[in-house]
Amino acid sequence: MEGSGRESGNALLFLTDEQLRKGIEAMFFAYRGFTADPDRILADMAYGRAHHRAVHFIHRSPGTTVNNLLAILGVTKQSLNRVLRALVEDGLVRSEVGKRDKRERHLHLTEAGEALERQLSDAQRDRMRAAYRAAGPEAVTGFRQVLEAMMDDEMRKRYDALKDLKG
Amino acid sequence: MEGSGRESGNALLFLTDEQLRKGIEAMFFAYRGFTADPDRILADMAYGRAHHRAVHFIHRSPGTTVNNLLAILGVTKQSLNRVLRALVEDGLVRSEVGKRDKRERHLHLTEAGEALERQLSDAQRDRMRAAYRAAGPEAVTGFRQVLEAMMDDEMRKRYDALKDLKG
DNA sequence: TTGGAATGTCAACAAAGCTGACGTATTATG
DNA sequence: CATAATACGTCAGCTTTGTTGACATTCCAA
Repeated sequence: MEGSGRESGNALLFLTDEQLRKGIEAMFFAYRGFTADPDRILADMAYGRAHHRAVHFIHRSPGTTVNNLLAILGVTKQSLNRVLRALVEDGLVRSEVGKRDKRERHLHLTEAGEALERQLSDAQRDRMRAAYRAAGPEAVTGFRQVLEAMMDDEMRKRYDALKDLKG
Repeated sequence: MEGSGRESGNALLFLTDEQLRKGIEAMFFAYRGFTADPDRILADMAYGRAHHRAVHFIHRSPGTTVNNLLAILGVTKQSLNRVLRALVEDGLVRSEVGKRDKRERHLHLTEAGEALERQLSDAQRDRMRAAYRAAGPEAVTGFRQVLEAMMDDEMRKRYDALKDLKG
């Protein structure tokens, strides 16, 4: 932008409003791409993005409780319950009463659930892989740094907690 | 997965399924942060994220037509119309008949509309700025590269078209 | 034994997307 | 000039995914 003249010559050119706006728009358009492939797959079934998220995080943390999942997804239990009920009824998710605390329900994917998870995350990973490959390893590091800095503290906690599981 | 050993030792460590999964989760949690501040502001009004997007892109491309906005946002005209009608009724957006082609409506923000846009994008930019500052200029370059590589071709066209306006 | 936590469920509602159908200007085209 | 296509608006109805509020059940722990 010609308006970069306002900041040109100093080392903070990447913090101009123009640069920030571009980042905002990049985020908007990229997120659409990010969800596009799973959305296409899910459209054929009776499922939506909410089911994808549940399946993803149950796969990620097998045996997680409903409450834990609630916190990660940031929705109400009523909203999640509707999704989980459908997944359990359709035999994609297994909900078993906790052994130590029988009030808790521990969630696992069934074989069918794992198959759906694989189908969805394969599609999403393919795009991510292509983007990573196109941008290169240094760009990927930067990408992750900015995203992590963009999270709320609460979300970063969830994100880090997940990272510690297997990462 | 412990299987990161599968790729360890070569230069493509950033393309392991683990790395990709982390990227996917980072994207998920970061997008929540990305929208959190405007959402909080909008919650007090009778508006939602859809109104924010409309206001953003009208501000970005003053005089844009309904059809153009439709293509950028990727929603149906019925869906956008509901949003635009509210914004026009509330005096935030001005819709004027085209001079060359009288079928078209050219959209502009009113003073009040600009004020709202500023309020929303200030909040969003503050977070983006903090993230950029924390991550540094090189990370920002990588961030943008990965995001752009993640877009659909169609979206990248829209994104680039916007970039050309003032960029 | 009693209070609170975890869970499930019912009802009602809202935001924001969708399809399909139709109307009305206006412009483009054969 | 007649007709087709375009741009826009609108009505009706539906879906997904979120929200509150209320209430029941189960069960751990003090």
